[in-house]
Amino acid sequence: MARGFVTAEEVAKRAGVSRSAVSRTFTPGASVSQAVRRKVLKAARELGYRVNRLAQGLNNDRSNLIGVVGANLSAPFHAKQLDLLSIGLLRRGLQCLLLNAADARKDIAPLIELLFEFRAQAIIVLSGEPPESIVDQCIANGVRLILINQKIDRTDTSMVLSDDSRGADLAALRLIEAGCKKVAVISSGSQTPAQVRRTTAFKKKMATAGVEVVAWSGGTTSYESGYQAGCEVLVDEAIDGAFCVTDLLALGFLDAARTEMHRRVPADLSVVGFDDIPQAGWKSYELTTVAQSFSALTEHVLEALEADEMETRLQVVPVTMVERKTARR
Amino acid sequence: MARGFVTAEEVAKRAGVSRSAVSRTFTPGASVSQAVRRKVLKAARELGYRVNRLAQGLNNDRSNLIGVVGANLSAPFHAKQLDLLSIGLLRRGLQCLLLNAADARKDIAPLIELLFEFRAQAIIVLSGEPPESIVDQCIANGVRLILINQKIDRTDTSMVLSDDSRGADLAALRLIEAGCKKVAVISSGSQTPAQVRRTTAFKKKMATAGVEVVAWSGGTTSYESGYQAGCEVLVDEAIDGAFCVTDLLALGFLDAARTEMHRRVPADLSVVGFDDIPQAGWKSYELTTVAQSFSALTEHVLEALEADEMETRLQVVPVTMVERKTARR
DNA sequence: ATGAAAGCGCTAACAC
DNA sequence: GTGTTAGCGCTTTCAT
Repeated sequence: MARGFVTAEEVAKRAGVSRSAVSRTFTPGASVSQAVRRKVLKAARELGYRVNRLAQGLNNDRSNLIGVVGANLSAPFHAKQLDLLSIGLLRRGLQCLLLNAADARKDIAPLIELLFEFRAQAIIVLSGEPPESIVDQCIANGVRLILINQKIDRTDTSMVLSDDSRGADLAALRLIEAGCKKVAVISSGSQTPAQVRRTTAFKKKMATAGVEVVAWSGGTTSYESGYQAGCEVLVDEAIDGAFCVTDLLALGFLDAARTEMHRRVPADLSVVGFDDIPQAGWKSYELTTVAQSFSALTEHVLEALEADEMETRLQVVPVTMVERKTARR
Repeated sequence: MARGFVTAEEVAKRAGVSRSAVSRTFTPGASVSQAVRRKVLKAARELGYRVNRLAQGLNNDRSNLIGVVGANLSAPFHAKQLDLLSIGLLRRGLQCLLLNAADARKDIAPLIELLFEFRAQAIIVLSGEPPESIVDQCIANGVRLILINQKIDRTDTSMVLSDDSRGADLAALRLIEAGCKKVAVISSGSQTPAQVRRTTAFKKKMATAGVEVVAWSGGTTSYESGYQAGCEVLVDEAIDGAFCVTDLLALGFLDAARTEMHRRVPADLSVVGFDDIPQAGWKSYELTTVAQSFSALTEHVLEALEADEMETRLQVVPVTMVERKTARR
């Protein structure tokens, strides 16, 4: 639909110079005289000329496009991540080609292949696990692959992830400190690698501490699932603590605990979450939670993007406990 | 960075056919014999060939790229909108080039110009108001411009927006029905057109009903601003109703009302919001609010995208009142 | 149905 | 410093 766009040739004609003079004028480190440059700029302005980046990318082999694939983009965690990421990319002069998978489990591979067709220079995966074959194709084609909060067993792709097991340990410690005797771990039915890591680390820590833990898992990673978890898990009156592997789950769980299951938090029940999404700080919740550093995560992703060596990069970002009001002191 | 990508020429060589045969094989309605097609497909598979859409777009003048510019993408409303939109685009075979403005007020024009350089076929503006000159350039270049919840006085661009004034009327009516005598309208300091429309329509309706209204406005469109509004506005004990022009504001306002200003909702105070973001339905809030139909909004945007005539399109999407528990019955 | 050739808008290597 | 020329990977007449 470029119909209507002015070409460099037209500008050249109008300015009375050659096609290349125009090109040079718009190429940062080129040699053009002030006189020519001025003429070109004038003509370009009058005609409303814009460099065609697609054509530009065609011969210097750099599309400037960074593919971002994700799913469930309206979930606070992903939304926040995408927000930061897209700003960061833009700031570095990179464009973000966003592909939103309706279903993270299955739709991710075709999306990455689509990104190949657009010659994305790198691909950032926000959620979903790319199959081996796709990873192979990435390295074969020289496309950098960066996985967020996803760990796969390869030395040829970048991964940046929060320290899930450390976070789970912190959560466990905190619940122990709150004096809990029987706790629940709540995760969603989607069982993403990150959730699995958190769950198992938590169980392990609790086991060594001799605290009984019951695991619940089901539904999607949503407020609703958390709510449902609360309703089901808390019929057991003995439960006095819960670790929800995601804040969204925690918020739903909290609401179920308070409104449906009549627990006082943190008097009867201590709850800790994971992520520290904006809503966790809202007055109605004030959730004690393990914070992922969105900005650090983003920073490392951008770094991995720019690193010139496609070296092995497994960046583990530290997490911190943010103390609010849902765990007993 | 296409370094490593296989070209059609290599496939042709391997398949023992001409370059054009390869092209035809990958062009939907072209005439190739089954024999050739098979050979090409085989060679392509073995080599890992992918059509280069950038080059493809170069000569048939269609990039397949749809520019999406927005800001504040982690806000629930925008996140939801973007989520739906990106899925819809993908489903229609269009790619989404996302540009996130750090500041909606000022950064939007350069982003649109950048989109020109990528030869975006259309540009969807999620937030922020594009200056006249930019709009002119869009039409000059044959780039369709679609504004969401933004109304500008032009006949050559598509706009799809929720029926803000009708929504404000509904809110007013509801507050009157709740028996409010003195109400507040809360908006953010950013004063987006949508917020202004809602505020003025609300005031007008209340005026004709003879209900006193005090307006508060400040900060960004956020939970925090809503909270602050609550703290400041509710020192006036006479206020027994509030219309927050955005759910995010409403949620903050509610929390301030309940925790800080000791109001019972809806007994002492009725609150109604606007948008119906997911959090409005959470148990801790159960906000009575005017719902925008995200899906209808998205649907119309996609339609506007595909309409072959770049006719005037001002699509006003109906809103509905969703009754929950923050307005007195 | 198929190959040769021209061209999409641009950049870069090469002369001058 | 500047114009000429040759591509970048693809599609599309135009012959055959």
